Amino acid sequence: MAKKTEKRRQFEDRRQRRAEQHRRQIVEAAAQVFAEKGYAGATTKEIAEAADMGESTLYNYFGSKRDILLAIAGEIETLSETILQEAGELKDHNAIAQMLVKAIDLFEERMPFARTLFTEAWLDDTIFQEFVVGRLGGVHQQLAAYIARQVAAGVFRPVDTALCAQIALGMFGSLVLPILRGITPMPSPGERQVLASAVVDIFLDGIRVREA
Amino acid sequence: MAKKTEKRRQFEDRRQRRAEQHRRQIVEAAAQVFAEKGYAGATTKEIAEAADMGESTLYNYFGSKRDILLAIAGEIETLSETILQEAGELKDHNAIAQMLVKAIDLFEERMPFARTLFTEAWLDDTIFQEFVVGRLGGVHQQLAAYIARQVAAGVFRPVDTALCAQIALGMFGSLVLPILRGITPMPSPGERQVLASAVVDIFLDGIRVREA
Amino acid sequence: MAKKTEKRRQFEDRRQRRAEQHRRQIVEAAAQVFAEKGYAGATTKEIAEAADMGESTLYNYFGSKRDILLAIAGEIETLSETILQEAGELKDHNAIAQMLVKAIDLFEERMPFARTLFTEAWLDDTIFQEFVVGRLGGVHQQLAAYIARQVAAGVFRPVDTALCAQIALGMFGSLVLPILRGITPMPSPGERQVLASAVVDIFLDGIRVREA
Amino acid sequence: MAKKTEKRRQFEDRRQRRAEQHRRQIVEAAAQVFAEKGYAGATTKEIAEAADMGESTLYNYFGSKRDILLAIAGEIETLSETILQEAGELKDHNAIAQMLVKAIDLFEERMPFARTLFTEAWLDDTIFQEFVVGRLGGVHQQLAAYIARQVAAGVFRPVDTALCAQIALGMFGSLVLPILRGITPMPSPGERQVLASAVVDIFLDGIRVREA
DNA sequence: AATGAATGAGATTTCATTCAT
DNA sequence: CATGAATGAAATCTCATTCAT
Repeated sequence: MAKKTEKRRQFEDRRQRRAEQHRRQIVEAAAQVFAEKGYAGATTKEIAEAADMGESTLYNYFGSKRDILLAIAGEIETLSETILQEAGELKDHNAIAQMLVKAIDLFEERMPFARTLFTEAWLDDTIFQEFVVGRLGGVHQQLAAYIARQVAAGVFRPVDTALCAQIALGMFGSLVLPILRGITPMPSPGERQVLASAVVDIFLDGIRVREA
Repeated sequence: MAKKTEKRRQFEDRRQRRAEQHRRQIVEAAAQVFAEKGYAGATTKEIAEAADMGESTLYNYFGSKRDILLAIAGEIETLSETILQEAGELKDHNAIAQMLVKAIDLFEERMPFARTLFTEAWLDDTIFQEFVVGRLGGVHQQLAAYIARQVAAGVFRPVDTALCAQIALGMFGSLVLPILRGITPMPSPGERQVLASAVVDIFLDGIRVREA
Repeated sequence: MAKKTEKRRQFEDRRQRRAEQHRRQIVEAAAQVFAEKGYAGATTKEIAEAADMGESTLYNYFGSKRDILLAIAGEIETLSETILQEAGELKDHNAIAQMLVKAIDLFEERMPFARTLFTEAWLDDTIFQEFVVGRLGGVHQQLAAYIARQVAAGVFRPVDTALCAQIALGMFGSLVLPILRGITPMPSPGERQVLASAVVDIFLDGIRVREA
Repeated sequence: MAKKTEKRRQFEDRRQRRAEQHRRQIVEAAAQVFAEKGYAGATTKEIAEAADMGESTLYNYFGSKRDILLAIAGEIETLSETILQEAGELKDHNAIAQMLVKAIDLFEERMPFARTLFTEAWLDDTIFQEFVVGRLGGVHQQLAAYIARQVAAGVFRPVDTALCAQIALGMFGSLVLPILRGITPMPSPGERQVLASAVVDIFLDGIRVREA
């Protein structure tokens, strides 16, 4: 009897693992398709084909096409949380640049997810509120707080910290968006260093020559 | 006989004016709808309703839904061209800030067009190539050229001019995108000055306190 | 100009008549199909075929399959209202029988509607409440009131008037339902007289021989 | 060896009992669900849930959804047969009323079965022929025969016996259908007596006051 | 025997586009 | 030129049934 139970448990485990794997397969495939055509422009047929399963099988794992989108949106959590954790101290130029590089890495790693999210957050208020404001908002706040601390410490000039954080995000966006959109080819690790460095450089010291 | 021709010409003129007016009505309405729901998510019915005409009437002016989108995309010409013309000399901080303010004004003025374009260029390669690369690319080049000149003149530090122009666009984007998306309420003229000034300030001198 | 307006009006009139005609065509066809297969068992494809039009055309006239069912249900109004109007005085045996005959006629005339309604009211609470209780309930009340008056007048024995009306409806049902279901072939006018007479006879005097 | 066979037989017995029990569970659950939503409107999923087993398990006991319906239909046998057996002599008013009460009891007991059958027989010809005509037809015939005997005995007036039996069934229906449909709450045993009595009363003596 | 998962067939509904007036 | 109506094609989703374990 114990043996039987044992077998049964193994069996159920395997089944569950396979189910989980299929879920991932769907989410991954959908992210790919949504990234290319957008949510409204993508069809469940395409998603099913990309996930290599029957169209109706999707509905064993998700209640609707929209639920798949939301599952994708959920994955962004990892992204922003990881960035925030990495953000640790940010003591000097170099530390900040390293964080940027890691952020770029993360975006690359979850590229179709990120691309889908950016597209749909642009149109869909639920996604925008729940995921972009909720997640990216955290990054913005942390950034603003960091700037405020530096201002207090006399390291940064007195500035509108929120606006400044916003601008910093825009600078980061100027690096990442062309990659997401596929304009710029994926930069090599070395190139990422250069990109990040340049951004930090301008952010900290500006482009103008200092007058002596 | 001449009289008749004259009448005919007047008649045709009026007709043509009316036709042109209807085209605008459609494009304007479609921009509005596309901005809200995206191209794929919008229906011709909605466009027709927004343009206050029958659905099938659209097809007297445009061959397909997509043609309407392309017509919208065409309007971006005005935008980028106007910006480029405004861009004149850009001698000092203030001149640059003025240009930014004007650019924000332009975006506001053509808001639904700009929002639609940003959304669809993100997905649609034709639009991206033809309109964004074609038009916005001009701005980027002009910007890079300007930076290069300033570097040559010893005003700006020696930098990767293309990357620097890209970053500058990102900074501008950080101002404009939240407005387009409707996150930030439309800033008043005074606020635009402040925003533009802050961006130029950071771009030129950075955020860091200069050590004496 | 007046002429033009005139023409236009004729045109619109014709159009509207055709639209109304198509609506009827759909409702009629749907009643037929629903009567045969029931609402859930019928498909919009079948309805469209029976109405001799494209499946999607249905949706120019009704928002959903269910809306068609409700439109059918709405038609029952005529039925019950007409019966109530006919019900006038009901002085004697003969008058009552005449009313029954007319009711049978009405059911025959709107056969698929009635059949559909009976089927769906049996399952669907909305239809049951709104149409059967609402309409047929009126008939029941009127009947009960009539019986009460006759009891007061000493013509009928003292009975539970509501129950009695219910039983009377059941007796009528025993005539009509087999016809609706298609068990009994449609009775000829002469047969209807006989049927109605028999029912009234039993209702008034019972089946038992009167003991002198 | 004999022992082994013995054990085996016990084992198989138990198995068979369990199987039979599962069959009942399914039929019972399906009757419940069909009664509420109708055959076409019910899903195998709902049936399985109501029967507290996996959807696919149903197919170990029945070849198809329709087979379950037919099994339900088969149960009506019991119903009509029991009624016929009860019907015995029917000597007087009271005996007839007692039979009606028992019939109501039976319908109540097998309510979901009866409700399902009435609904589907209305649409499905197989069920109608095989079960309603076959079973209920027997009741009708027996009833007609009884009436014929009473007419011959001079107890009942000379009437169309078939039509009279049909009307009698309609009267019974007027009691039972509202209960099946859930309009009237289930009547208490005492109320059933009253209902049955009233029906028999009208059937035998009519509603009209006898003129002396 | 029991069941979670897979799926083909098909249902309802939507929508861009065409047609007839 | 304007438009109500018609519709083919396709999209999302459902469901009875089969399969693999």
